[in-house]
Amino acid sequence: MALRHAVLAALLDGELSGYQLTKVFDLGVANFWHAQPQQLYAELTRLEKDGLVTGREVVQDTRPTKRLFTVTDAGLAELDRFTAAAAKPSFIRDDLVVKVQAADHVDTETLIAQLTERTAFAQAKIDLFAELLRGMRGERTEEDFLRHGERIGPYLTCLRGLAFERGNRDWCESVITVLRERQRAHARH
Amino acid sequence: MALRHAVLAALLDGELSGYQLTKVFDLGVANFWHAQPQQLYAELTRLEKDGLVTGREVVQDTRPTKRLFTVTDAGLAELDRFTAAAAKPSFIRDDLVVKVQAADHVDTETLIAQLTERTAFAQAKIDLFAELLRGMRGERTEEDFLRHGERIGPYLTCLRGLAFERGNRDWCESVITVLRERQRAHARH
DNA sequence: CCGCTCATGTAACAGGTTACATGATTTA
DNA sequence: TAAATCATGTAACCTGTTACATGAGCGG
Repeated sequence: MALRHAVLAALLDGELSGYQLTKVFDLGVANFWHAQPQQLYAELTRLEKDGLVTGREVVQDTRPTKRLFTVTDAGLAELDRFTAAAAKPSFIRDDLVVKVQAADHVDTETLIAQLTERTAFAQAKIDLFAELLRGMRGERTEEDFLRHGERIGPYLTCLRGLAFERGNRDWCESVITVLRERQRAHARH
Repeated sequence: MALRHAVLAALLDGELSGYQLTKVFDLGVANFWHAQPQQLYAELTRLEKDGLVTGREVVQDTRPTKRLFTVTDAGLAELDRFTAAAAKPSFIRDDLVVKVQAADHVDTETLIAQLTERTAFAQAKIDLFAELLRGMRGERTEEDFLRHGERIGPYLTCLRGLAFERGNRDWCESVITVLRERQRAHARH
């Protein structure tokens, strides 16, 4: 049950509303976890019930009233317990990889189209992550920031996200190259 | 519902029993998907009911009777349909990354211990994947195998698995370095 | 005036994990 | 003789996704 811990970790940087959380965990941004809005609202309710976060209502004149959540001491203790517990190993679970596994039995053009799409998606995330990193370290060099910065957790996870998407992009590109070369070799017969 | 397609893709290389499938999708090996034995037995039953695979009983004198499954033409058609459909983007969903996100608020030694463990796990998978790749390409060079090999799907997915685990290992090592450096910097005050 | 953003949920369903269950044979 | 491997499942539970629902203000 790591979603709750992901939520706690996300709230460490300051109080957020459910809606703001959905942005952090959104498809396009998520650098360390991903979740549907519905999951987050439900989880926040549960976390508050369990006393791991507290919410305070903020009435806005122009926007609907929202509730901002903060991690409690009990929440921090729970994060500590979570950190000490054994982490489950992580696995690739990706439709696209399944498709490539079947590469020799499915239509090559279709597969290349999928790989091309994924390449673009990965590149977009690479650009986004690079920008986020620049924003976090500000004027400092990466080395300086990581040595003396006050809050480096999000920076480190963003680095993982960046490397992951680079891995996706590079792999997709090399698979496309291989498939194209085989196409040409096959056409010569 | 990609588990069924992962199973179909795994059966492309020849008929397998449920038990053999559990080995392919096992914790230690899984280079393109991961699943519990229970999921696989259930999925095979469903796939057979839907006519996407056929099973044949093989009575063994020394071992219990097993059922070997093969992909049917309907199964191949289903794989084609799956390949043409839009793939869901893949995300990192990893306990360890959540822990690093909270790095500034949890015990550093505990975190380093977790990262060290993961480094070793990743290295073990790197070695395993490298060996699997060597086995698949045999005497040929990688370039030659990818150009002229008969079945390259599993090789390509294994390459992705390898790159992923290298990413894990390198990231863990660099995070450990950063945390240690900050520890020393902090100790000087 | 249409679509987007802010803001929060419920309900049904699909997918994945854990626990429980059985039973034979081979290897250390 | 104890553990590992072969071989297959059921049942309960937890997690995650999709669909549906509401309602106000802002920008083009």
